[in-house]
Amino acid sequence: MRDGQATRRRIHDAALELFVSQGVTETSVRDLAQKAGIAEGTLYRHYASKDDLVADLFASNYAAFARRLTELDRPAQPLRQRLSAVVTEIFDFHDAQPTLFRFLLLVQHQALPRMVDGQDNPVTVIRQMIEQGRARGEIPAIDPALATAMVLGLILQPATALVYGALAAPLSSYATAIATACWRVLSTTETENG
Amino acid sequence: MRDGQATRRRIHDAALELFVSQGVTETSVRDLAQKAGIAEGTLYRHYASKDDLVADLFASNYAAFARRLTELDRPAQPLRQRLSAVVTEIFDFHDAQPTLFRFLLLVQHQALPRMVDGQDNPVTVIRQMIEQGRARGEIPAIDPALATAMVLGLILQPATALVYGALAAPLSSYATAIATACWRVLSTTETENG
Amino acid sequence: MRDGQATRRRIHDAALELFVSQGVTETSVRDLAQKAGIAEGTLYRHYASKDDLVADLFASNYAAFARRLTELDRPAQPLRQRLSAVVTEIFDFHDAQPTLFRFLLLVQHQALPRMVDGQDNPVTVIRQMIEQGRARGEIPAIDPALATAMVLGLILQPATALVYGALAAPLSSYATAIATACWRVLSTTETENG
Amino acid sequence: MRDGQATRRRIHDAALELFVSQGVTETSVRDLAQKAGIAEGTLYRHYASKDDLVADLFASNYAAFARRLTELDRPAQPLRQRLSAVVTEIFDFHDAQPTLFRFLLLVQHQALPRMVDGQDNPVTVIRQMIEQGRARGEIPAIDPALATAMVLGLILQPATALVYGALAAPLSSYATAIATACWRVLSTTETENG
DNA sequence: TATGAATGAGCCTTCATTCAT
DNA sequence: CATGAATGAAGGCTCATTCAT
Repeated sequence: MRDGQATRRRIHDAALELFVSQGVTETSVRDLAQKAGIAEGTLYRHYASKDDLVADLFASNYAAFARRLTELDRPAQPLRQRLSAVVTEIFDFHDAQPTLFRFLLLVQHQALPRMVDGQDNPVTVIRQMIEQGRARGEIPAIDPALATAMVLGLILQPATALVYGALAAPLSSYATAIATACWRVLSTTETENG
Repeated sequence: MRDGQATRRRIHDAALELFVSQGVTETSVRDLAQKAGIAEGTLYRHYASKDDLVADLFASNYAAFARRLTELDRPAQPLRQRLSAVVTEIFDFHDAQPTLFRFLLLVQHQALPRMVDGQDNPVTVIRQMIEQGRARGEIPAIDPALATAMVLGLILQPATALVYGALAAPLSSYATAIATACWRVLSTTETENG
Repeated sequence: MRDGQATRRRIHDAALELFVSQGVTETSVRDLAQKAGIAEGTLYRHYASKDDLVADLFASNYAAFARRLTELDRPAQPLRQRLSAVVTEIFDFHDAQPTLFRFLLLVQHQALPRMVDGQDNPVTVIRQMIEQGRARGEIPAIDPALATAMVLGLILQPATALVYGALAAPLSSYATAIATACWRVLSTTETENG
Repeated sequence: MRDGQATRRRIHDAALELFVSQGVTETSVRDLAQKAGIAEGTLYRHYASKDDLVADLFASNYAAFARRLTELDRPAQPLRQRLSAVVTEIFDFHDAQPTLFRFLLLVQHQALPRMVDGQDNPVTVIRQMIEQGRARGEIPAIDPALATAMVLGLILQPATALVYGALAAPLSSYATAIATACWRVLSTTETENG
């Protein structure tokens, strides 16, 4: 008998790897078992179903990541610093666990609607940060949803570019440039460019 | 007996709709046939396989879109205007054919590697635009790959936000704001913010 | 392409045969397909599931049999004749389609609760016959439920005995003896034997 | 560490309960272990296999019951009394251990063929009783196999009716009525009813 | 060209059984 | 003796694809 915890970790790792590289639906339980070095039936002693494996993988890691983001945030600081810290944290997370990062990105659209709409959501963290900055007058009036989307785009698209080889690793080497870009986008009203 | 061309169009439309709403793998040929109002076998009269349908759907539309982007671009104009035109064109395309737009976004990562790395690529169009602007001294020194990724993020993430209801349609109403943001990001070096 | 109706009949026949000889759960879809000379997937073009096959097999034949029993019954006749006719009909049915007969016997306990409690039920037919005979004073006072159970036992147990080789076929050769036994049981009160 | 004998009894009881309520094939070893409050592997410490459990459950109880029936029988008595005693014994057994009774009924068709065709068989006991009565001239000429089947039907069908709620418990309250019915069926030739 | 029944490989899952602890 | 994680064969079912009509 192998250590149960170790088996679970093997499944965890194999699943992230395969889900990211082939897609969730495209990865069969056979694939998973083979990669994890276990029998097919063994998976079901650790997860109720393949769907459950996906959901669990997402829920536990997504929430944990959001929590880290929240805990690290210092609301007392100026928005610019807070943005920098968030970008750095996200990029460090990416560089430390790129496969996990991509998995969360990959399944968030399918998995997110099923989760309770709680606080532990990275997107919400960013949006609230922006709204607070606006309330404090640190940035001019702006649609908070649009602002959030733009900041998110500035953060996530480089991560995607890295996957496809357009950008060189590590992602954290772009943190300063991107934090600056975020700040530029938020701190300037469009009208002043007319 | 239906007009062959019409049948093909029915398949085309049904496929986009289903692929976008359920995913490609998650959509069966049976689903496709039902939605298109044809028999399962009929699909194979028009496409060699389901994969071929996906590839054809992507290749024809992606290339056509890239071509429109290229043709519309006026290299003689200043970068800022060219960027605005591109953003407007992309957003207009999105608003005119949102399902097609989302399909291209959805499958580009799977389908792109299989295509010949030709010119007809929207991403390449944007990158070359940026490189030309840099060569002409319109913007400060910047990693063109990073710049491309950031501009892409500013354009695509709002489109995604709209899908999930975070942003109100039409996307084109955000064109000015986003074009401005792109320009801000490109026209400012990070060093000047130290 | 084989005639669809013929395929359905092949499945029907193979299913009865295997279900009766091995049991329903013990018969796999693979077994069914092999015996019917079709592919596994083909079964699902004719029945939604294995369960559906069982339910359909039961429902259609059980109701049809009950209807024949009902139609053949002549309420104007004396109970003794009616009983004889029922026994004869049941035994003729058994001899004509022994496998179907045994299948109905086999699954009735699982399948019956799921059916609407309508009129088309052989057991109900017999019970009502007995209750009418009692109401007309043809037989002495008796618990109708007990009487029905006893008559049923006299009819079905010989059928079972035949399956196990204890009794020689055809079952119809015992019709007179058993009809007589039914009548004896019904027409005599227990008190008169004290 | 539990007392081995007690564990065996727990398995025994859980198995009867589940086999009767869900069927043998439909009951998994996991179900068994859960209901018995033991680990799955523990079952194999007491029985070689699930099949062995079923066989053992049947063989020991079936033989024991047949033995009680045999021992209780008084061949010197008239058939009518002997029949009454058998019916009473069977019904008392049913009322005392209804689950066991139903289990024996349930699996007898599958289990019986595998047993050595010995003496310890309730059906054989009844048949020999009838054959002896006939040999002594207590009842008119009759096919002993048919007679056995009819008596069996009169006994078992009411038991079945009770399971499905058609008859009220206890079964022993019907013993006299059914013993009388058995006697009526055996003691009357069909010809006398012409 | 269009049809849809037929195919059989492959999917996810459950099962009886084994064995290291 | 008891445990329960691990096994892998087998189960029911779905799928993309073929082909006779």
